[in-house]
Amino acid sequence: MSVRQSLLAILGQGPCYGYQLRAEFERRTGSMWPLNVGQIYNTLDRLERDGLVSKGATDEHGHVFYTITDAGAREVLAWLGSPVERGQTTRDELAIKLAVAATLPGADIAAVIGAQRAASRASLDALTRRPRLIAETGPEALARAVVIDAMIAHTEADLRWLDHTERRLSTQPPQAMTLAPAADRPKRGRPAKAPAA
Amino acid sequence: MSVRQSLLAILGQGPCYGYQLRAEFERRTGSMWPLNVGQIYNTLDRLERDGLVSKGATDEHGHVFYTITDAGAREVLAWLGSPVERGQTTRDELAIKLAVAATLPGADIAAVIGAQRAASRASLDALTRRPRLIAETGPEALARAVVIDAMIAHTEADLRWLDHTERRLSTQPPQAMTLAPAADRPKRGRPAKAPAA
DNA sequence: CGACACATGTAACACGTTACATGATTTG
DNA sequence: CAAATCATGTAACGTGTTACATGTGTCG
Repeated sequence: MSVRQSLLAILGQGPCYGYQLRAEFERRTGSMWPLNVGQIYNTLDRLERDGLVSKGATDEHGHVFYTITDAGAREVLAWLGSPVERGQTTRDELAIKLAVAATLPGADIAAVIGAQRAASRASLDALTRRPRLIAETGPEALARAVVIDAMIAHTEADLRWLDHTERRLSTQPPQAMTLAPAADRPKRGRPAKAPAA
Repeated sequence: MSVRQSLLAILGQGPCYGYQLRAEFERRTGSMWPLNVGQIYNTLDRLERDGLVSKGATDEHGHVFYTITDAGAREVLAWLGSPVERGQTTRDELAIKLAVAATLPGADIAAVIGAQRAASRASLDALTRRPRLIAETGPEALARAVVIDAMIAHTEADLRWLDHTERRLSTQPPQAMTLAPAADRPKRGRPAKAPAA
């Protein structure tokens, strides 16, 4: 939802046309995530469908301006006022992968962790090296710094978690899970309540 | 892609039917992310369409078993061998939100950060408190511990980043970005190259 | 019997992403 | 003129997610 909400928030500052929105989005996020232009028009259509923006008249230059509606402005306020929920809702791709891989008898968990660590370290290196190369000042540099900090923080978290998990898996037995035997699930209907121990 | 790949990897251990796959997935991920049953059949259809699994015969109990194909097994190996790429490709919802919010003149950035910090702290609390309450042993407990560790690590990373960003924003002026003035973009065609300084 | 869980499946939708078509305009 | 860029839009697809329909078998 971040693209959708971001575009809506930008429109909260005043009417914009498609190409302009892309430029504004990239400027404000430090140009770290390029945004395909097509997605802008796509998203604008959906925002209009939901009554959050309205398609305005065409400029003398042919620019099609969109304007935020009252409902849209309310939506922006709600977005800014409510936190991003992570964890319960959002699935962590890496955590799922490692958790599943750890249960596969055929898989070499150490190799998986090793490959991931190498990749994460490389990312971290690139992240910490890049910012100093370019002379940065001004508002766009600030946005980029904030975003890069987030990437660094999460990559470091990944690395720490990889180490921790590797230790944990070597301490506790890998306990490769096999498929539950067919004898345990022959029924189709309501299962028998487990007998008291 | 994590659900799709996980189901495929589980099928790599032997033929399974839909409901069983859900149980296996939840068992292996510590039951942290409930998986709607409908999505299983959905995903199985797509995997079959892509030639990674094949729909087998029906059981005596009416269970429809799916079997991984050679191409599917190769896919699993490729998945396990290649790292999860974060950063360049994946958009960070929270980072985008804060970066954009920081450029909105009307928004109270301190309030946004404050609300997020409170929510993240609450998540962290719930995460660190929960595991000790339940007596945990066995293979499923290990999976859950690994996943919870990942959540903790990322939540801590978020909190550190929030602090860091708050400091950075109070040091450097917020520099609220206004929309680029219309005078700067009247042309439709190829823009004039910026004159040398 | 009624409630509940097991089990399969369908249909729709959400957001994100990309490829493509089309045209205007300016630079070299 | 040709290439590049600005600009709008369409169409398709990907995964994930949910709601719903349908039926079976078991437990109380």
